[in-house]
Amino acid sequence: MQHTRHNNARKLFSEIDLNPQNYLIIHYSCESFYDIKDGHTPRITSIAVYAYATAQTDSFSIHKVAEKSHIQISDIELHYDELEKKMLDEFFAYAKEHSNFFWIHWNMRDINYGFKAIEHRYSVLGGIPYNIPDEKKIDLARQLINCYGVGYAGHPRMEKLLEQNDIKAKDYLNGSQEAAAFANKEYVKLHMSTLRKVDVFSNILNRAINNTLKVNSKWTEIYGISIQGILNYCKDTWWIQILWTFISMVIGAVIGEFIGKII
DNA sequence: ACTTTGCAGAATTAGTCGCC
DNA sequence: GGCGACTAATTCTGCAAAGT
Repeated sequence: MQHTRHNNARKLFSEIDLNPQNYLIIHYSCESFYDIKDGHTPRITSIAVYAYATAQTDSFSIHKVAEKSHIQISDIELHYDELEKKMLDEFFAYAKEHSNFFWIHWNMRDINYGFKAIEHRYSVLGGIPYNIPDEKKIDLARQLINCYGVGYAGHPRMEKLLEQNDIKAKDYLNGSQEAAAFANKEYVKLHMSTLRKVDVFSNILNRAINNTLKVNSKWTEIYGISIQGILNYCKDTWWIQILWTFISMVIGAVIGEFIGKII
């Protein structure tokens, strides 16, 4: 039922609002999924982790590792395995340290793109990944669907949502642009985009929590067509509350008058 | 008494949609 | 475009009521 999905999502949002220090937002960038000829899984170029409470962002990226190892950006390709491994070493150490946090992500759910893909990449490079338990993962894209219904934004949802809400995301690249940036070895650009995305996710989450996110859904799509849904809608809508208070007063007065006449 | 019709619900198939 | 998860659409199934 839509109203239970909606309620659960709202419950989660207020939980995040109450304990922001328990939540991290993660996103990452990688090589294109389909430009790969030899069948290897897409290389990971950067990962960003944003602490929701403080907005402090930790990031792991191929070019930063290269810089530390005194490797030129133009030579990254030659040392890719080694650099990617080092970056993921850092990331998984970080993940282990933050094992009691909840990880908010955007559609990072399968072997193609997601935690599983990062873990897989790390194993390929000879690492032993730390598995973040599934119950610690929160898919924001899905939670927004639960909260507002499937039609809350056009496709692709993130981009449309930014347009709808007048969020100007500097340095934001969409998927294919990121893929192109990888091909052109523009790792810094990729990293900036990834950093921007976690920032944007936080912004959107914040608006969802405050109920100020602009969405396309009608109230029936948000609350669901059911008695419970309608009741919830009324409960959450200030003017219905005021109207209801007013009507109650009038009814009360009329009944009072009526009883007064009888007695 | 047997066949046809209608229809709801189940089951299967087809289509769509993210993430880069 | 790959992969997996959903959803929408279509077909199938089973059963009761109506028709012959």
